[in-house]
Amino acid sequence: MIDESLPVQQTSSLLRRLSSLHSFDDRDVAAIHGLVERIVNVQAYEEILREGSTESSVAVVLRGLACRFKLVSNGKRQITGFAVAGDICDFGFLSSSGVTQSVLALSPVMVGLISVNRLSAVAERHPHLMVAFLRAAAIDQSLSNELVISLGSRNAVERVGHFLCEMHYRLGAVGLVRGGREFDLPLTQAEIGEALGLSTVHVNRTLQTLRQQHIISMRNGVVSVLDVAGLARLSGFDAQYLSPIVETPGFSLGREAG
Amino acid sequence: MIDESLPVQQTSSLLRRLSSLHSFDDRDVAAIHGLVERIVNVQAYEEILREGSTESSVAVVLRGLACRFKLVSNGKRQITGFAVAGDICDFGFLSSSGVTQSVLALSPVMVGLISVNRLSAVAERHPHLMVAFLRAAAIDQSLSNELVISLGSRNAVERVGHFLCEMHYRLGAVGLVRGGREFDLPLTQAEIGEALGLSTVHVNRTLQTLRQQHIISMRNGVVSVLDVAGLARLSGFDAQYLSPIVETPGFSLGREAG
DNA sequence: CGTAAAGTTGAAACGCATCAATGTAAGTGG
DNA sequence: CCACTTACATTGATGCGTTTCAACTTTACG
Repeated sequence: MIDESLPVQQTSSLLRRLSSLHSFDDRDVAAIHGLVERIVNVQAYEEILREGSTESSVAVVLRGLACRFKLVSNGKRQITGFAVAGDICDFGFLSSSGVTQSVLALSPVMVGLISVNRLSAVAERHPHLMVAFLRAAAIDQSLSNELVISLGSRNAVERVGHFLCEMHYRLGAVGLVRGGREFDLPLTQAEIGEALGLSTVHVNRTLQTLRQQHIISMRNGVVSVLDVAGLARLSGFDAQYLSPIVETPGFSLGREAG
Repeated sequence: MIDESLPVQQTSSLLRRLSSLHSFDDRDVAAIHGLVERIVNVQAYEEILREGSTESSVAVVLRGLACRFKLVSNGKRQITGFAVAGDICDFGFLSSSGVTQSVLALSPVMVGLISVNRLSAVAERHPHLMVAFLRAAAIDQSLSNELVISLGSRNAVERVGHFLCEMHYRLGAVGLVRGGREFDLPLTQAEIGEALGLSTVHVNRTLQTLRQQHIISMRNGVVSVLDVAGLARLSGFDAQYLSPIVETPGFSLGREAG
């Protein structure tokens, strides 16, 4: 890792993401701008967090793509999730437990570091922010569940299609989709396979199928979804799990509710 | 659902579970005892929570076995996790979002209901309790991740073996394993298949394999793990993801840290 | 240009799904 | 108490989706 100068306005993706989870007043927004204390630029294939480490900072992806993974005893590596701009790498800090998975940069990644102490202090004075973080954690859980569904109940075409829909949606939420269809996805087919439980060869063939049907195009790490509705239909994608659901007469952590 | 008389000392599994996540003083314990306001007995195959509902109560399994699941567009049903005695059915309440999955009783289940308002009030005065709940949520996340790993990277024998190891461990943690090896698991082979992404027939053959090797026995919903170490080895089971890891200089939500 | 990394293709094998039948045990009603 | 029913477990045959292996092609890049 290479240390950088202090935060510029590079934390906008964090603000954008949190804003999609809760509405904030000006003081909240100011607090969010001050959250990131340090920015670190990580090269592709460098580790951002290592399993078991007891970090005292929360890592946020500000730019680039990262993944969580775990090495399995049979020698394979399973990718359990991705973090795009605006995403927290690991929510372990919420329960003051250590990091349970390693996080790897898949492209050059700009990481924002927030000290845990600082964050708890700020969250104390800004309950809205706390709610937004908890919602982000809840969505993280939903992402895992949806991956379980893919791996357990969907075939290769559905898995790949669903994955692309999800990325399309998530990147769109932070303004990284051009013209409503095109976005960068710096992943090799092997890496897609490690996430979706498919061999590299089969990912390749599956992508070809989707291309032949003019549903997507994908070259050089650039995906273009030619038929958004078609892709969603064919993969059973329903974005609901990605957005905070209806407000409930809610649970509150400080002085007020969501 | 059939409403029951007020809580007896049937909430002990909840206390037992939370105690494994954080140490409590007497006042905390008293608070935990007063947490469950209502007990409801649910028959096997009745729904405990329905997807999309905006419950104002948190549901805890006090006795029996339940599962979370989602219906997939291709007609299948994917079980995404199980809740045993002491487990919270759904952590959606933490982010004041609705319930994102349905929860189904797989055996007669005694459900404890805690009103969300009550819980936030109690958590406010008992930060230890809050930490324990957040840790339970973190373990819930770990369970999902481990299921992703099973579905993505393990073959049938490993999946079933790993699943049995996990249940053995989780039930052991709340005192439901007899003689260190035997426990009730009121699941059909079809249901195991729905959780592990295998057909019923293949679950059957996989269990036979494990029986032939004298690693387990399983009849009438009673599992006996004859070779605990062997089962863990063969399935790559490592209990770490089930227990709160090292304390970190932690994140605090109220006045003090973990 | 030359080399390495990623993508593509074909052939063969395998794990697991599917279908369909049979077995077994535990109710249920006459 | 026995015939009937229902739910679940078991078994065999067959086929598909996916993996594996190995070669080959293309692209990126110094």
